[in-house]
Amino acid sequence: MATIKEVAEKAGVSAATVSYVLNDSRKVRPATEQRVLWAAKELGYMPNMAARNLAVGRSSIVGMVVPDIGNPFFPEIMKAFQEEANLSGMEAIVMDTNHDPQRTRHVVERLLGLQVPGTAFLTTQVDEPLKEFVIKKGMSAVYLGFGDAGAYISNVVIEQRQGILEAVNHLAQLGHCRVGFIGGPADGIFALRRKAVFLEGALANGMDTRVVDSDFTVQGGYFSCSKLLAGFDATAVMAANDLMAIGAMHYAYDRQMAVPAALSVIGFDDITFAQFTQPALTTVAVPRAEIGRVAFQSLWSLIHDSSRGANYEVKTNLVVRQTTAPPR
Amino acid sequence: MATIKEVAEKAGVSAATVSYVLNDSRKVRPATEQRVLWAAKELGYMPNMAARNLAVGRSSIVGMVVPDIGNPFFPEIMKAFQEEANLSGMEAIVMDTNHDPQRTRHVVERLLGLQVPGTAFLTTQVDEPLKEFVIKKGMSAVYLGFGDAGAYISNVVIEQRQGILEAVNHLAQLGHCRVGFIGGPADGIFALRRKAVFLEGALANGMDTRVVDSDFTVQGGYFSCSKLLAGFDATAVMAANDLMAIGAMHYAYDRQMAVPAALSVIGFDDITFAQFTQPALTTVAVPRAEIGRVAFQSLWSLIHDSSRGANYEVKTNLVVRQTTAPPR
DNA sequence: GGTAGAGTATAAAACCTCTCACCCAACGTG
DNA sequence: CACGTTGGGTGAGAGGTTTTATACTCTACC
Repeated sequence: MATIKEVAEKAGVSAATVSYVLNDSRKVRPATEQRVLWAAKELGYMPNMAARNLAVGRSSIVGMVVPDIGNPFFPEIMKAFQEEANLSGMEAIVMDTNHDPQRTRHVVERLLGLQVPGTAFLTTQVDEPLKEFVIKKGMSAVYLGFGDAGAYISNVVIEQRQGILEAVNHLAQLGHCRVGFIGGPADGIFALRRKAVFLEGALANGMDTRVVDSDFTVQGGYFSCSKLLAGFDATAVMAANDLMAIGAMHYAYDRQMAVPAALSVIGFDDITFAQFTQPALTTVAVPRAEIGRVAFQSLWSLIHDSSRGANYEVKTNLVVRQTTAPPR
Repeated sequence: MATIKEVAEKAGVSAATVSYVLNDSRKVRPATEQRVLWAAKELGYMPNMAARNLAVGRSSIVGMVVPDIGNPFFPEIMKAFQEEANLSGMEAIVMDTNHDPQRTRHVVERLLGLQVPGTAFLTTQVDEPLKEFVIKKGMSAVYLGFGDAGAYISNVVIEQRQGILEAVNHLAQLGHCRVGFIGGPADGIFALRRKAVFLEGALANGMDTRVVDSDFTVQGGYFSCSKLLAGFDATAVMAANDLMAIGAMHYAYDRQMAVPAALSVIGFDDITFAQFTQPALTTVAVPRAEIGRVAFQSLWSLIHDSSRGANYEVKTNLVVRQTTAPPR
């Protein structure tokens, strides 16, 4: 592999000059610049990132930590995040914690070893001590959640309210009065919020409700739906994520309850697959690509522009497909 | 961040010694070792990867390039690959080419800049010149495909034959005589192979067949299924991947053809979602986690053990769920 | 008692890039 | 004409780790 020195030699200049033109971190005479560029191309020169990172004291890689790569919620976020990073000349490395707080800590340490200047945490598995640790080590961070932006910390918060209220109102307009809700884990801050907003909306519409907490999986949705419907004659069910909504649809299918004729179903997230269920799932869309972009941009600005973090908000909205209809 | 020198000082030894104990690359007296370990822990020392990489001339990151992170085929592979890499003290960085050969080249160059010692190519977008380039730059590679293992090149090949033949025979046993096949893009080597094997199996079973090439998407499967069924009274359809099979199911649904009663459907890949369609999709499973593991291991052995590559084979098999039944 | 050799530890070079401090030439101004 | 300034370029140190060659300290044996 060609080094900067070889390029310098070929162009008849010093290594410093080559560095300056390649990063255009200083003015150089156009003629010189051309020679350098030519030499670099000729040699197929690629900067050695390890050396560069060592010199500048930080990596050009930013981190992203997710609880489970396999969860359909993340791919789009990852993709957008990466693209955005690449646009800024950086790389993104994503790490999977497997929902394990232990591994989360471990992952942070590895990221630190990599000298990443910042990372996006798309998991709620980050406890206070870990957050402390992160800031102490000088790593910028953006969290997916609500709250406390600060020095070297930003948040991208999902405004769930709007979408959920739209969903509830949609159900109300269709004429539903008894509607069930399948929530997420009782210790999940997102899940709790969704449930609360749902309840609020249902109350405002004078609906009769029943809630069952579950675990964000398809199987969980299935069983929770069965629990929900036992002795409660709901005409519609909303789930705190699409996976559980799909589970609910399965249950309805197995019980010969036509969706949406006998039971309306609404999900949350609008994962790619939501449009491919039969019938296609009505759900609250969260703008995942936007989350990815915003996450990177806020990270970037934390790293380069200002250490002062901010809260960024992304909106949700209902997308009506085919799993909702008036009750019989 | 603590450096190796600080650790050395605290432990009352030289930096070299610290390096030796941390990598146990040489014997040191147990007492010394203890002191070093203690000092390292005390200081929360993390090796600076940039410096290490610079010193050893290669990164501890391996690359993985995929055509589209969003494609449900990849997550499990990525996950297994990462886990395996972590087990060996390495990191994995995955890059998305967006199905663009241009970007594929670009991505390789970035990987080269990162000094990665090897990368796994899970895309068919790698043309000969690019392969040449990769080996010329001294980067080990493992490809997903069939063929030419060599110096610094391994392959993990998916033995598709078995699974597809099982699928066709399954259909034959159920009594199907007219079966359609929705293929992948006509220029895809995998797709071609799948089609060929299908045809071979169908012939062996004396089936009447009809084939339509498509594009591996749900929409493509939908339209191809409509084309397929126009004037050809198939009782079963096999698709070259699950996404298209799902598209076919949608078409059947829209046409009021019950699956599997009026039309049996078989997919290929066994993506996670295959078990969540209604009814659950019968499909040929390809062991994706195993692919990820094998890909990393072969890469590792290319990097550390021997430059001689090899071909690794993973098996496929039919998993029968609910979309197949005897024809009316 | 002297020396070979094993067992440990160290100093310093090397890896490649960035960037600060410095230098030189040419130009404009008083 | 002398001086200050600007534009354009260079030399060398710094960054943290690995690793080679070297040095030191015992022990054991002749």
